[in-house]
Amino acid sequence: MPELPEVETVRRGLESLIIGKIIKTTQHDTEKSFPNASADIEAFLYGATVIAIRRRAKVLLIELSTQYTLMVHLKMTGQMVYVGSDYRFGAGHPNDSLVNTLPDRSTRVTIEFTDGSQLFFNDQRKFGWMKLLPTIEIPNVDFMKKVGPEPLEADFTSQQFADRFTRRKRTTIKAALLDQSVVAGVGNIYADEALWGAKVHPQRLVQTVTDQEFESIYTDLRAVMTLSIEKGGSSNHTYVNAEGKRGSYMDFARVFRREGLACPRCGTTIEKLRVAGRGTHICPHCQVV
DNA sequence: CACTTGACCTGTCCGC
DNA sequence: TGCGGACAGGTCAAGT
Repeated sequence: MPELPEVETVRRGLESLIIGKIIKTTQHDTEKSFPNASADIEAFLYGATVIAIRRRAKVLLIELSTQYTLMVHLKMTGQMVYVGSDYRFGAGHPNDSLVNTLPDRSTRVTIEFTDGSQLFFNDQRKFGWMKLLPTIEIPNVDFMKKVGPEPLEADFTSQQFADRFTRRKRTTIKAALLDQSVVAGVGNIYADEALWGAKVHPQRLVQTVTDQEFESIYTDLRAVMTLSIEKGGSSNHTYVNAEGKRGSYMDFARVFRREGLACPRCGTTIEKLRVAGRGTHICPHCQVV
């Protein structure tokens, strides 16, 4: 699921919903979803107040008053869904069809606040995880050390963007875009969307991409991600925001999951292929190898 | 090192 | 209707 715009949408939702709340208890079903939860929970999670919600790449950081942080990766099918204290156990979620009852069989972690409201970490495929770490240790996590710059930062330039790709010269531009150490937060949806916008075929080798084309990819990537955040992200399958609501970016997608439909720029039928092991969508007229 | 592939999981959809 | 296989928004460990 969740690429930068979706995680950012969840972040904003949580920011308005749980800042200042105090964690009373948590439950988790599998060790995998909340590894090493053990001892630190009692001391640093229960009784902690939520003081900030941050995001780095596709990672959510729920910062607590105890100098600990809950680090969350939603991977493909993760959800962070909040319900208020008036939520009746087992009732349908008030907002959306993608969330039925809470908790459900995909619920991995339940966080209950002292006011009776609850936050559910759901993850159908169990790829995602939540970890409790000292806040000061977050920058030392392997992923955080290697992850590239945030593409939507105001001071991130087109030139800096292009320079990040020098480490991946001999691979395809799509594989390089998906590499989190190049640029943070890009996933399958926005890689395809940005490459269509820039008229660059995803199988083009990085070393053949021109400065002008890098600038186009940079511009379009920032544009589609910004638009997607405005639209609350993309809901293909399981993604919902912190209120259980879907995002509507898919209504605005130009190529992603639009195979068989007309290219909005030239009318040619959009095709689907595999690049970098991922389903990839292109306009065969606008994007040539 | 750079690069590719398979593994991690569950659910759904498609063709036989 | 049932069943097998491919596939799904991400990342990591192993392999070349």
